[in-house]
Amino acid sequence: MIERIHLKLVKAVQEHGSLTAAAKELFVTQSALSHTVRKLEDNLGTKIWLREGRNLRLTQAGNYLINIANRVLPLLEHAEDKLKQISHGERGTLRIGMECHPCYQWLLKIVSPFLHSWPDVDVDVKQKFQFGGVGALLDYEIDLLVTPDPFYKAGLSFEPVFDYEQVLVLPKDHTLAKRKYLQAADLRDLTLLTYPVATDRLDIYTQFLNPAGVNPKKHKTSETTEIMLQMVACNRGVAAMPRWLAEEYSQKLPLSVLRLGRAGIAKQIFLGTRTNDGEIQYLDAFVEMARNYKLSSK
Amino acid sequence: MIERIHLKLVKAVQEHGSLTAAAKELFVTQSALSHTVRKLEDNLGTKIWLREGRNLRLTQAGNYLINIANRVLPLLEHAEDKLKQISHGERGTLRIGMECHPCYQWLLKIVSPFLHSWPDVDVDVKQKFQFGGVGALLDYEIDLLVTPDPFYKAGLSFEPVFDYEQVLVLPKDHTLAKRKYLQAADLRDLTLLTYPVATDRLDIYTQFLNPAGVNPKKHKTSETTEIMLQMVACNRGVAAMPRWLAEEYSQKLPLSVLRLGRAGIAKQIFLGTRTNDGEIQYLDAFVEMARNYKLSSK
DNA sequence: GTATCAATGATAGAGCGAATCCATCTAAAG
DNA sequence: CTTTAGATGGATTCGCTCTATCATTGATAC
Repeated sequence: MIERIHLKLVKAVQEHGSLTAAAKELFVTQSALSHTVRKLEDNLGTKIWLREGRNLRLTQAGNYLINIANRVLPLLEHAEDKLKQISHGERGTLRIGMECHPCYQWLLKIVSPFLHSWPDVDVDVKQKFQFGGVGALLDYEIDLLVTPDPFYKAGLSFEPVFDYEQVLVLPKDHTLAKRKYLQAADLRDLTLLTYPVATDRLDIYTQFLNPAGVNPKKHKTSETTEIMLQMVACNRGVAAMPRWLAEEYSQKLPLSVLRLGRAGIAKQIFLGTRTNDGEIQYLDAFVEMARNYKLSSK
Repeated sequence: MIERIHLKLVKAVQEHGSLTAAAKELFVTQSALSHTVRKLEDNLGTKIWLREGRNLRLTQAGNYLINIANRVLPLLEHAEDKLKQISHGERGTLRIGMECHPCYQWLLKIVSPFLHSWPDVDVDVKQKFQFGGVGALLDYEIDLLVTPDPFYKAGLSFEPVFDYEQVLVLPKDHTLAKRKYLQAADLRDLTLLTYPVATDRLDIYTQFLNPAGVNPKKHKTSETTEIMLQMVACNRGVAAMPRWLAEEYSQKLPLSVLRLGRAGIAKQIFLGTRTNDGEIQYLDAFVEMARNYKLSSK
């Protein structure tokens, strides 16, 4: 009943003093406004203006309408601005899913410059998914998946953005620390520290221990890399993680880093997106920044 | 661009889950909504929903629209409610102008029950007018004028609502207090206390002193009745006011009340309104209540 | 005063465009 | 295979806006 045009009309008359002037402002004829006013007044059952000669004087109802106009119109105009930004991919929330515990450190290095380049885009990071990272991506819970395990599927695209080697971290003075590389059997007498995820998602099991049919003496878990490595430094066990991460910490803690197997375990981080999100500029930009970071860090 | 119907549409789809259900809610066909959605999405340049089979999933833009809808729609609906009340004369602000200082006491006795009967009507009392009370009425500064001096003019109507006698108040033990009535000459040796208005608007001058060519010994003013009568009680002067008001105070203060002249000064309070405000129910109601109060107090 | 002119709002009628409807199609889910 | 939901095309109708004109008012000059 009260439409946007009515609010604009009331406001324009208020600002320009007459129907005729308001008509010019709104790019219609005075006649159109006159008709519109009459219809609105009929609908509301009350005059909006008192006609006094060539003057219009606001009634109480008119005054009330002005108030509404001043509250509603800016809201709508602002909304249109924002929606335009969203449509141009300049604004929104980039929801990132993480399926790779240690990648968090790496992610932070991309997120921070990204937030600077895209001040109108928020970043949200999620780590728990009921139906896995790919499910979350397909269900639009997230817009970007950071994972070491690409799962090619129609509608999704994965791109490797970071190569790294999965290594074992042990205390600096450990007897094994002088070796060139480790063999699976070496872990038989060690306590293994990992992030708290199923063993079939831990590369050290799937690519190293399981093939050799070896189990560590003990398996403990820790949520955080920091604590995990503190424990390693204190001789409470060994941990597997990306080399770049291990080497970062080994500057602060007494740690040694060893290759897993003669050839080492090569890994990649992939970024997964929905293919039909192609027009979201900030998403492309994020992937691009991740790609470039890989290059610059080599 | 974003119209009310769009907000209602988005909200209805949100609440009912599908375009078809929303169409039923909005009393249009599914086809109409489908067309509307397409046009809106084209205009905004962004999808509002992602079509997934027969499901609609809100996009970020859609989510934003829902927020806007939840803020704007209630505002508009509430506004329509209020405007309907205003159009029925059930809501508004009754702006009362006072041209008669002592009438304030009388007015309060009407206003208080009025506010109870009309909980959605506010009352505003003004006492200063650049172009007089009648001017304020004509200029829509006020809706009701309380005055002892009706000024009949096209577009205005005045109705007497209260008869009273203007009397003189003196200290209880004053030598003149035993008289039946006063003559103008009696005031020659007295200090006269009045409200701070021009003497040609004071009945004691226009109807009593001036005709006899008499002036009081001294003339002082006071804004408030209370203070004025305290001064009278303390022998600092005498004051003219309505008999009913004087008698109310003479129960608390040692005061005498005397007629002015043998016949006394008869006065009336009038309520002035604009004739074309006839359809404002609460205005009529107020005048009616004032009329009844006169009767009940006799 | 009064005659005239400019400016504003109201109104009638015509025309056109947009919103809606109906019918039908396509796709997905059970 | 049926049911259900959304998309689409074309016809129709409704209503908005326009043009043209009138009425009223306020200003100005005589």
